[in-house]
Amino acid sequence: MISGTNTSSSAATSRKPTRQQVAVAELLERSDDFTSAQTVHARLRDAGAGVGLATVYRTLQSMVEAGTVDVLRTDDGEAVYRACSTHHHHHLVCRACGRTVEVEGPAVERWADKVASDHGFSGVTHTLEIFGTCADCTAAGS
Amino acid sequence: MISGTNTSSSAATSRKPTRQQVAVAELLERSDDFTSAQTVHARLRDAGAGVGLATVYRTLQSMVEAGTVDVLRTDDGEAVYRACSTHHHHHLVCRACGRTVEVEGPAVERWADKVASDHGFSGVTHTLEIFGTCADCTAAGS
DNA sequence: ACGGTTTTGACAATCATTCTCACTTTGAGA
DNA sequence: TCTCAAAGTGAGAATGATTGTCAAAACCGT
Repeated sequence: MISGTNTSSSAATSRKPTRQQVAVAELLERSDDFTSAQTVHARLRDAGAGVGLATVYRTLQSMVEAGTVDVLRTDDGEAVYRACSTHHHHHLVCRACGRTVEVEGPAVERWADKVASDHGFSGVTHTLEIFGTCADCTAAGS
Repeated sequence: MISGTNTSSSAATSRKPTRQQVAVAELLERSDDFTSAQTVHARLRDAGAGVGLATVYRTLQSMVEAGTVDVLRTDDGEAVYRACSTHHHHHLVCRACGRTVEVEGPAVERWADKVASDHGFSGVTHTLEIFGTCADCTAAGS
């Protein structure tokens, strides 16, 4: 219940990345905000170079495992992905336009680890996302 | 994209709570860890007092809106609920047994608000969950 | 008891995600 | 270059949580 550890495998492990994997990776590089698998699939199809939906999911999963993209869940449970710098960080996401800012908080990391170990927990990880409305969207009214 | 604000309605607003609503609420009170809607439904059925699945979902939703229960998503996107104290807090969840500890971190709250406003964001909210393996489960090996 | 409103619940409909499996691509060796 | 096996792909089926539908049931004030 409530996983957190994964053990599987597949693509992006070694070998030469396929055309499809490159397409997905590049599309994510070009996007500034979190994108759902469905959207990635649609965009690629519209862009001509179609990639199977199953492949999009598989590729996205292995990229997450490889740590090259971050994943988080929208409030309605859909998974959204985004290419990220590799070091540990968190996200500040605009509720209205989806714009994302990466933020760091060493103090928070330490706090989380401390709280967990104080309670006897080990192998600690955490998720932290901050939501709000960015200046532009506030200005643009709504 | 990526919601955060909700506007709907239904049950638990005023009126006298129905038998079904009470059943769901009590079951959650009795559970120590996060429970999925499906599980709540199954437990109630097994306990004799069956409650329709749709009703379980509806009740759970209004309880979330009313702030009497917390909701979060497991890694596979399933929503899980838990009766909680009303003040703002976060969760420390055992990956293995699902045991949950409520924790507070005023400093984190302040940090989140500051980071957000530094970037011009308003109407800030945040989610923070800490996962780990509790002492018992570590001892029990696995 | 009566008409109106709210809630319920069985079941159908959605929709993201995963599974299946036949087909294609790739890489290493002959 | 030819051949074979492993890896990857993709169309469509299958899954499973969640939501929508709508007639029947419970409730309320009169």
